[in-house]
Amino acid sequence: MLDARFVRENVQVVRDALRRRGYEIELGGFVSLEEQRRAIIREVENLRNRRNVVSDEIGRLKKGGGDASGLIAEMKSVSERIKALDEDLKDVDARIREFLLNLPNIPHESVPEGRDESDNPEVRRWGEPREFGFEPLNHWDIAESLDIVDFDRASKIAGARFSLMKGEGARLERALMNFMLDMNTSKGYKEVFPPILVNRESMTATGQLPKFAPDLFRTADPELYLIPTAEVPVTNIHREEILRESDLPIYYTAYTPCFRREAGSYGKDTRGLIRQHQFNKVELVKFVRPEDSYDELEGLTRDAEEILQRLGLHYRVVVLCTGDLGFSAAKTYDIEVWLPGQGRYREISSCSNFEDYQARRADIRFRREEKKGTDFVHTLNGSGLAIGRTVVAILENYQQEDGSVVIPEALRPYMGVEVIR
RNA sequence: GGAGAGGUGGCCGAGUGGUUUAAGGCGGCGGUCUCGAAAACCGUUGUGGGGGCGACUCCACCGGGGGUUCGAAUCCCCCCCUCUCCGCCA
Repeated sequence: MLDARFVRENVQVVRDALRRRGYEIELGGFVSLEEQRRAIIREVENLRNRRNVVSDEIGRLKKGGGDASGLIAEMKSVSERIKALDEDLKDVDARIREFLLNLPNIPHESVPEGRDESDNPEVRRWGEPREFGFEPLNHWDIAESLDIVDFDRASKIAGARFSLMKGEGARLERALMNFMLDMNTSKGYKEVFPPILVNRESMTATGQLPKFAPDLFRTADPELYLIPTAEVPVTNIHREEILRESDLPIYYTAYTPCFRREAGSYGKDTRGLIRQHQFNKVELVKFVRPEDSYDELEGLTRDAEEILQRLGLHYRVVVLCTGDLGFSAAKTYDIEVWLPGQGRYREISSCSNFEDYQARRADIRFRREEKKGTDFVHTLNGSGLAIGRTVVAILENYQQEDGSVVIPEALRPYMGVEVIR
């Protein structure tokens, strides 16, 4: 969420910034709500001050045996007026908050201008696409012939966009989870295993609610939400906390299943493991000082890239343009792995700096050593990595002409086998 | 699911209708003393918001939300969370 005072005082700046992302937003109504809010506060606080002073007076009068009935009558009407103003204030506050919750973050100045995915500039690439002496297969053909993923039975059990991993497939999923967590913890990320059902407050804090409710799975009673990413519970670890400057930066890594409705993506990636309602992911989350957050974004992205490097998977890094940037993010790098079966790069990690946008919604602050008051932290997160898509990448990049799949060197201690055949 | 106990400032802990503008202690910070330190003593100590150029001033916050009252940390109602016991359960 953006700072109300900042928006009010920089209407032009905010409108232009949001236009760069493709949002046309009228801010006049907001500014007048803010004026209303302050007018109500001025009046109600004056009345409260009067009530405090007079109530004290009434107490003294009564103690001394005096007559306070006139003052009591006056205060009765003052209290009624306060009550009415409080109602108005609550209403105005709610409207202000709703407006702000639906405003996206402002892109960082280094984010390139663009309309959509096709305008995302490539920043760098690592490795080379492997040369095949045969026609490489799609991962779902590889997986089904090796009998390590069963899509038909998964759809019997749960429906479309679910998968049943079997044998070495299930083992591969588990091996990747452990490999990634071990790499991340060795770099100083603290491993956590959070709840995967969360409450509405947590979903609001990271920006999924209220705007993206249709993308989420929700339980009926009690009302809880299945997390679409570990970003949600892990960022909420420090919701409504004031951290010490010396605690920062804080790094977490978490493995969780993730759940997404994928509403509006009918017909996209209907085959295979790319787009599932349930998938596994290892996430990286950082809480940092504002002045460090862009260096920390570079570091976070490199940490995610290193996992692909250790797995020997060719990839490229793109920076999301203004039109493709996620709602809460100020800047995002996507890491796209090369998939020879599809002949294209696919997103396998998305690393973002949210600046203070989530911290303000979640009320995560820190106290500086040499300064009074508090500042909002900056939050960042990125996949390190999406496990299902890593399985896809390994199957497609390490396939052999005979249909077997070689296990990357770094993963063998976790897999126990060198080849799936 | 049932019964009970509890939730007060960074921490501990008093406070059951009006000098509590939340006692007292611990911790933190500053100072006095000291060669230096400890001890002792003195002072200070949160968050958010409104108004003012400013010294400053006002309002709110005792788990959350309602209510009673001129006035609520304190009384009433609902909810959340923690702990103990019982039941159930991986």
